[in-house]
Amino acid sequence: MRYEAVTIRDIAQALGLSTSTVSRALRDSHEISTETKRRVLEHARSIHYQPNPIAVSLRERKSRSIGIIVSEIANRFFSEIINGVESVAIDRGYNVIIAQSLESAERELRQIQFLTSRSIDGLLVSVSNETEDTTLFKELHQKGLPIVFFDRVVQDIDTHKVIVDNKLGAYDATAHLIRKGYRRIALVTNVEGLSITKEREAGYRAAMHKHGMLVDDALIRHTRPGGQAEPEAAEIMASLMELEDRPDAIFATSDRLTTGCLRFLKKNNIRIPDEMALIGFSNSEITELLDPPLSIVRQPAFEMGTTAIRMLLELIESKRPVTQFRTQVLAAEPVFRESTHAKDTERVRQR
Amino acid sequence: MRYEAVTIRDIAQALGLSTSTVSRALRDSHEISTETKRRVLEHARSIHYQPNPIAVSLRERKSRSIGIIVSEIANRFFSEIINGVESVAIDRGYNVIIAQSLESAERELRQIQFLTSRSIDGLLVSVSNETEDTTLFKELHQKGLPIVFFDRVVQDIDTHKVIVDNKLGAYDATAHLIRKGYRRIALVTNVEGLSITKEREAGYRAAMHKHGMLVDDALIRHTRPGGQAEPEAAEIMASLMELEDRPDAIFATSDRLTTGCLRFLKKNNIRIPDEMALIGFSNSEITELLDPPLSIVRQPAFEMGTTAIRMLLELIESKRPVTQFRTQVLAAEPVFRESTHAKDTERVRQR
DNA sequence: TTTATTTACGCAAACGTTCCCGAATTTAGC
DNA sequence: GCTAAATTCGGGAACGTTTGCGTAAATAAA
Repeated sequence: MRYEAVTIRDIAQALGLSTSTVSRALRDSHEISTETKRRVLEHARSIHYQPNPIAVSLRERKSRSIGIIVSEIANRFFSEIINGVESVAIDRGYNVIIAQSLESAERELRQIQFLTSRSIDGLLVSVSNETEDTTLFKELHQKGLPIVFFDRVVQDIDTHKVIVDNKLGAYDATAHLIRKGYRRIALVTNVEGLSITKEREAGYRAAMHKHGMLVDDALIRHTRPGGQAEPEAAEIMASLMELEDRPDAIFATSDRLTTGCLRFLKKNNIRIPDEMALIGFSNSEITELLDPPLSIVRQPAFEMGTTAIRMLLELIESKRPVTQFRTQVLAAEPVFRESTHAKDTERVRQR
Repeated sequence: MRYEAVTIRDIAQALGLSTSTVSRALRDSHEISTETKRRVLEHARSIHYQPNPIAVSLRERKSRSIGIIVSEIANRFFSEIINGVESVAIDRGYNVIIAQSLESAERELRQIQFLTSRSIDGLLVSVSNETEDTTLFKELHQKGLPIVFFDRVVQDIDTHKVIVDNKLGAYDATAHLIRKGYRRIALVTNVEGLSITKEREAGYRAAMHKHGMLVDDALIRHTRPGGQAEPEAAEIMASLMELEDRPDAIFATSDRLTTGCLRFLKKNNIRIPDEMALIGFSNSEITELLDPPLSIVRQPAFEMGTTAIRMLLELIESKRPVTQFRTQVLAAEPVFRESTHAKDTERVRQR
């Protein structure tokens, strides 16, 4: 802060010491007598001395700030993650600079460049659904910038990663639908290239196979790169409804897609779950208050944030270059509610 | 970034110039010949020169980063605000450091201290519902730190502020309930000391008076400082239900309170709006999908963020001390849906 | 031609720290 | 008693910029 005048030199002059002595005293160096330490500490406190972090950063060549880029802040899943990140960062004396890509590869690039130009010590990233070119990340990683990926990871960069068990989460959701009597289960999912998409689709397929059902590719729909999830979900739903052999259940694989599907169904007066069941990935805190209460698979977002930042700090504060990387997998938690209640026919059978 | 070695001196040496010349060339000073400027720019680009923002900050005595503190990031209202803030900040070359108070005065203090110790150029603040002591803000303000308050402002600090027209928003909501035939309207509102609380309560009272209704103070309930909104809303609701003369409508004045009330009503199978109407401040994007679709008053959060940061940058970048401050008032937008449909008796009358 | 002015650049200090060296003083070893 | 080692401190460079001031060369004015 520019109004803050008091420096280490002020202390030195006041006490008739040199700046180096004061600096050492403040840092509790062993080569300063306890007496001078006491005097320095006391005087520092009395004049409200605050070390200038910028000077320290320049000298130490690290900024004690990390960057995080997500697709969108105003999304409960990501804001919970940020929440987690921020909670441990502040305790460790780091501040976090947040950026959002808004699902635009170009904007992502600009934001990353901005972040790196601001001398961050490390980077937390969940890629946009539009990014195909990951060379920038690779370059940064090679140059030695600590990076950890979370949620949407890029496969071929070897660094720490933290994800949820997307395959299992998707498996659980799909298997649940099957158990409840649904047979034509549509998968409304993210952009094809995304890691989470592949994993969730794999879970869906595994559940179908496991239960002896064959997968109709006409029921698997991806959104377009860079697109807005909500309108795309509506588009997809509309086209699914035009199918001769309509699906009887929808499994949506993201927050926005889930609400997009729900919005479509309600707008078109399609009864849930009688005409169409619905389950989706979501971290909204009010899914149980929806009409009908929505079955979801919830991701441990806060925990994802804390583990991601811990991994990053581990990288940053390691004395020697880290070469052993790990991928931490968190469990997703399915919550079943009315939107996937047993099918009529099934309900009878289950009595 | 510590792996980034290329400095202004590298350019100077490569071209046989002094660092001052290079610096001036890069900043397009008039006292450098166009020829050397061209050479410098070209070479700088070729070796991917990136100015070190920390060195610049140290020299210029400003960090080009601003702090923002809100009660909670994972709250749509605030995340939209941050969204707005961040969108203009990045364009102006600033980065924003986010902190959350979690409605704790003590945590707020710590976070502010952390932010200011990180050499921020300015501060955006919406106070926690627990803060009574505002001396820290006053001190910072007096020392010359540019501050702008938004949403929850502190009245007796003279600086830029941006708020929504809380009184009118609350007036509209209350008047709407009255028009729809509700007579015993309870106000479930925030902590008493908060600016937004006072304003919203004033709007409620104004609407009641305007329509010739008298205000029953038993129906006006405040949450406790530092408390969790959701459980408190449930508590309040429970006590309201025990009243002999129950309310027939609820007006909740925050996101969390609104969903808290809704959750309570649903859990206790109280039909909305027949037994109890509900309207509340909310920025959730899925209130129309709730059961029943919820009447809300929505705040222009994104816009609030952009105007707040613009005001702050105005303060920061002003050459001379600003002494004329203004309070910008944005309009809240009421959206009426089924949760406040006309009362049975009224429905008949309205035919 | 001489003097004044402009142009184009370099030197060096400064921003607030940290830390490598060296040095003075005290303590320990014998 | 003297030397060796420890203790305690200061000088000053460095981190990467920006900028006030000085100055040589080029140009304009006389």
